[in-house]
Amino acid sequence: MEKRFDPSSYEKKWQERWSEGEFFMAEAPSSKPSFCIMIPPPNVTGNLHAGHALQTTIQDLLTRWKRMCGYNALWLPGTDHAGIATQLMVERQLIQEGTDRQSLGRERFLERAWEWTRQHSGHIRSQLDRLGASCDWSRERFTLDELLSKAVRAAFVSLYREGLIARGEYMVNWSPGLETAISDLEVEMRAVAGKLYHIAYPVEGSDERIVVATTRPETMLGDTAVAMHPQDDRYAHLRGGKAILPLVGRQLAFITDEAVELEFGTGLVKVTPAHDLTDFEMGQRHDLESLQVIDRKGRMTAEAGAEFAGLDRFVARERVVQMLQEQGYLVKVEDYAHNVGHCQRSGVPVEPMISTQWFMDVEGMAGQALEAVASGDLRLVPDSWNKTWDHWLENIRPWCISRQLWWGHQIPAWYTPSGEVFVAASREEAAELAGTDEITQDPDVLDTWFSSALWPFSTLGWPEDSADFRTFYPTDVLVTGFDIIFFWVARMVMTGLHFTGCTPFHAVHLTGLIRDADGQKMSKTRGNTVDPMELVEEYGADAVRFTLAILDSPGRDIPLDLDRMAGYRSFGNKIWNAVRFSLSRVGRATVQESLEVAELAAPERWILSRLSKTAKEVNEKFAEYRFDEACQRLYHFFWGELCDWYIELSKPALAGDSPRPQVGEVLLTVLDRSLRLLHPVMPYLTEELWQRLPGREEIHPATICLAPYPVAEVAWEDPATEGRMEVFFQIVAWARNLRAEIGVPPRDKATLFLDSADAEMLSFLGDLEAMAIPLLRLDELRLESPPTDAHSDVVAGVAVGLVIPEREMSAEDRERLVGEREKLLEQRERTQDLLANEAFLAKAPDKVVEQNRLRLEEIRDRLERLEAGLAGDGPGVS
RNA sequence: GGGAGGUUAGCUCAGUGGAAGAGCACCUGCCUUACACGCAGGGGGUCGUGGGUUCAAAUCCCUCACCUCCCA
Repeated sequence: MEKRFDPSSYEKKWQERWSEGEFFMAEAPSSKPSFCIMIPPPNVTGNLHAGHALQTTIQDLLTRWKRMCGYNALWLPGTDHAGIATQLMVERQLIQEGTDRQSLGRERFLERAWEWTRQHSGHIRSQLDRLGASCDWSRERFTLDELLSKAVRAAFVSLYREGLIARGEYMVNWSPGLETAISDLEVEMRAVAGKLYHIAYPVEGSDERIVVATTRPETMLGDTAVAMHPQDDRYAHLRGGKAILPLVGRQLAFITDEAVELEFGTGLVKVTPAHDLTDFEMGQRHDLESLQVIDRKGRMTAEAGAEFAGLDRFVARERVVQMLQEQGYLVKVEDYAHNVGHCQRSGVPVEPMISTQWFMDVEGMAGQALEAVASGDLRLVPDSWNKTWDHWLENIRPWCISRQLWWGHQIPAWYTPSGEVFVAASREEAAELAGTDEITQDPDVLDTWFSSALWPFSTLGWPEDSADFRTFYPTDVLVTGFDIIFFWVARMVMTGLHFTGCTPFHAVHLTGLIRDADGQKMSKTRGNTVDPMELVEEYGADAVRFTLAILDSPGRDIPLDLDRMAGYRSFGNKIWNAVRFSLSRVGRATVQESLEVAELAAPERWILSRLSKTAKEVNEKFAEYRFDEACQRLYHFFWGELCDWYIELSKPALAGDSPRPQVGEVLLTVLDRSLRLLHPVMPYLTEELWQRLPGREEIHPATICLAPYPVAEVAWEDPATEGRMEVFFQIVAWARNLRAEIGVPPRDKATLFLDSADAEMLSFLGDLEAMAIPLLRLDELRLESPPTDAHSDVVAGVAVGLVIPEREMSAEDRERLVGEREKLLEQRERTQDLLANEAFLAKAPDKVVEQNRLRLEEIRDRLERLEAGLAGDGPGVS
């Protein structure tokens, strides 16, 4: 076996073999229970980032675990067409070529977009493959596939016919950057250091001037009223009168409306129904005229007046302010920090605008989604998200689902020349409904998230009653970042409940955000992003996966620490060498399916007992989505118990110095199960090493991917042996510590004395003689009371003594012992006080009282030895 | 303004009522033929502040401070 541990020497090999085989293909139908995860589809033309690597790791871990547990496991991969993102990329390409989408035309633009998509479509797969993702690629899906498009049309038509989707003229969030409407979720509030302009409006037929305050003076050009709160007595005299709009001269009625805040500015506000949501609603209540003064590109319209028409809205603002100033209407300007909605994608301030769009009424579905979490049908992990979930769904508003884009699912609505609308799954059907062939399809496309919302079932063939749908739906768990809990998760739950009558998954594991080592958010602008493929290159996929999994503690962001990743690569090296060593020493031994523990010596019984408990715990932790704790346990078991203790203890037996029954068999069997336990997290390394274990082909499938996942072996659990071995380990630690503290050169041999009133314990320790001697570099082990010239102490009830020839107690030794005595005295006092406390004796559980009694006893024993050592001339006590 | 989370060893984080843990970093000694991506040993924390409940609090309750994020 190669001495060098080098992940690159085997990771690609297994990646290729796995993809040749059909290990990851799920069956439908199947006699086995199903387990299904739908990948959150990455953007088809995108790149995997660190967050994807985390989610991929978790999803693959779960899928591999369940597959090994005997489930018909499906992890369905796929990509999203990502309407805006992809369209922007193609448009950028066109601009470089000196053209644009308008001059290309819709059809040719879409051809280009498909070409672009095809060019990139293999990229995501190759990255997932490299991470070891065990997806079923025979079921790969793309949101614009015909299969999914059919589902999108079916869902749209159904919702339309139920009256839950409708077209209407409302105020929407308009992105002048993208020139499309966007949903509330795509608006990002940003703190802006703006100004508050106080503007005087003359009152008609009076010398009085009222003052209104606004952060957006350019919208005054579209004002059609002035509003006050109905209980505001300050302006009662103005009711029924009119104000005159400066610069324009239009008459503005005074209206009263509850929406006006008494405390804001003077209490009088300008009303611009076409460019502010509150004003729009007031406009509807009071039947106000609505004047659109800003267009789709964010420029002033002709309605704004000849002086402003065509100006950018921010240029117009300066101009309006300047003119107000010149004409004496500007009362004052204050600095004003406020939040302004920005288009998440383009970064441009959103322009509230009245426009005709398709809206989906989600209130009823939101109620069902609320109920699903409240009743426990759907579990959010961690459940600290429940409140956020409730709050959002309780305040949900209609979802604007139409986008003025070309790349996406074109809305399945057709119009007759007279403007009548027919919604149908196909043009033919629409024509039939319309009774004419002269129909044109709505040019808009659906919000990308509309098709994503159907992902868990559209990918399985819904609305057809397919074998896949019957086998895998509802799916089991969704693994995704909390940042898309509303964009995606809530909407999948809503549509799932609506169309399929159940939540599309039973649990949602929400991962934290990957941050850099300093805890900073990763972003392209900061330049601190990490390319997971580079990490894989440097550390190996297994180390990347192990690091991400062990750092994934619930509800917390993950600072990606590369030192730590290097540490887990070392763990791979450790595993490699443990197997290499074992294979070179076990002779003809083979992996066993089961072992009869009664015939085994203590170290074998101990490691098998520990293995059983580890298997039990790892299964439990996986089931609880505590991947961090599961990995912690695996790491500690393999390194801290198997390597540090068991392999060391088995060396004398393997060398034939002190044979024990079935040492090789036990070692190989423990390795077999350990590798299987580790496989979901470290698939490559475990497969590579597992293949080399002699005898495993007799009892297992050809790949570790399909081998059974280890569970607890109750017959192997042996608490008594574990307890005694623990005493032995403590004694070894005591002796090692002593040797190191007093600086005994490693070559110097010593004699260990052990004595105990517990005869069984003593004989147990005596049986470990052959192991204690090399571990502690002893001349001999003697089961008798330590002589006076020994360094002695009491460890776990056993009197221990170490005699190191030709050494006298130095000043440092004495000093150390005095320090030790101080500590013991302090502890004795504390424990004595506690045991003298009647309330404690009365109320604390017996177990705790007993624990403290034993503690006190041991402290006294140790003090006694220590005092004796300090008093005598010998090496003393430690 | 509303909500969520955080504050534990130099760093990044586990730990939810009974004497403070991990990885990395650090110090000391070791190339003990599986592994220097290693072995052994060690130092290091009044568990943010103030109060309360309890025989017993990092852990439960309240106050305050600071940090992060989400929503309006």
